Amino acid sequence: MPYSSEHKQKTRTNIVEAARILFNRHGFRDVTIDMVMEEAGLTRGGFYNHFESKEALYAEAVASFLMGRGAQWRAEAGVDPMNPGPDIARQMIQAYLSAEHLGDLDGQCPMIALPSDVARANLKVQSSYQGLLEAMVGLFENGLNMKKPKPNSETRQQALSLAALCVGGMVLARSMPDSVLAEEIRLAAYHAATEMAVL
Amino acid sequence: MPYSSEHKQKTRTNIVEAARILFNRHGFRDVTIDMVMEEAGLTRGGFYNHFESKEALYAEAVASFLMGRGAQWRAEAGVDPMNPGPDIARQMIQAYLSAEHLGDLDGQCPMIALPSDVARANLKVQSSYQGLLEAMVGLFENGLNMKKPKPNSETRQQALSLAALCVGGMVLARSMPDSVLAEEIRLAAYHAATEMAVL
DNA sequence: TGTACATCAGTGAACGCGCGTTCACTGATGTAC
DNA sequence: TGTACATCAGTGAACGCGCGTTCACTGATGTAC
Repeated sequence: MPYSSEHKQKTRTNIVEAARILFNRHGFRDVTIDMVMEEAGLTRGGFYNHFESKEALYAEAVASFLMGRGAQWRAEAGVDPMNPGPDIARQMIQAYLSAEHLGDLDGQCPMIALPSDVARANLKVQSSYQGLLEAMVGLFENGLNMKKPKPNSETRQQALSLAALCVGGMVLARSMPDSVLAEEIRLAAYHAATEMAVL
Repeated sequence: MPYSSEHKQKTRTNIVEAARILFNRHGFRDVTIDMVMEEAGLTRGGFYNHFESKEALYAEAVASFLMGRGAQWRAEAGVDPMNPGPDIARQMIQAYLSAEHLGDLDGQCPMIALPSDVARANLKVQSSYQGLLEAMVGLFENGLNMKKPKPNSETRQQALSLAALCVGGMVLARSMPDSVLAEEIRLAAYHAATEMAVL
């Protein structure tokens, strides 16, 4: 077997990473396979050695966020069970609703970048997307419970609402042409979420 | 001038209405001008008698929501200054986060259907979209202030957070393949928003 | 150690289709006489 | 009142381009001897 055994795997990862960034920035339909392959330093034709279709790549790109920045966030938030920080939920909110995240078109969470795209995509894509939300909600549940134990159903409802508030605030801010209004939305959501997290 | 003077205007309105429904359901890129014109009972070629481009139509379709169901909601919510209902904000939340609205792919609010499309569209489209948010936030501000007067800045922040929560809850629910989870999100957002509106 | 070979990741031309947009034409309807 | 005319909303064929996907080929690299 020519080419070292990790070679193909590594190329594949490069393609997914390039795709994640491009999809985040431009959405599914406006990203071409040419663009992805060029960004990955390859040419068009090789694509189908790695993926069955453009939509299959899309699903992987969405899911890959959990491995990249998502993992970084989980680490920073101290989700490591050996070292549970006292303020996980609050830190998560702070990172998610930060000005930096709002401005990061490449690295942003796909839940912000792609919601309406995903709502119309196939099941595989939607499942990847659901995985992102479940990770976020799970993290909130952990954090909230650690801080102030409550009945599970109450914690869960609170976590789901927090997720809606975080994602909604960022989605709206992202779509406003008036950047002052965008910032106002972000800050309002940030304060409301912080308050919600201490209840 | 042949054709009665309202004739062209009426046709134009038909096209916008057909477009609003189709864009809501399928997004910008997946709707073709053929689809829109056929839905409006016309043929392809006439389109450019009415609109400069597909994107121009998109902007109008987004804005048209305010005239249609949006106006209906404002009316139902008693925004009429002659007859301000006591529970405007709560009624708005109830309608927006209802199971009915979640299931209404044609008639839903474009803020739910199109956020990531709009974030990448041209300025005209984004301005239409911003108009929707401003209408919603204004309605919340009115309602909250009527119920319990507060410093303006506080009311506004609360209204913006409510909008983020309503839109975020619906956007997330819409993208989940697991309908049980979707319903859980919608209900959590609904309860959180209702609580937030009485604070 | 060196050489022939086999494999398969990657290349780039080509295919086929769809869609936004243009354009010459049609025909319904209001107006002038 | 009726007829010829002018206007312009609507038609449908055609253009040009882009993109997802396919395919025959290339050439880098690991293996067998």
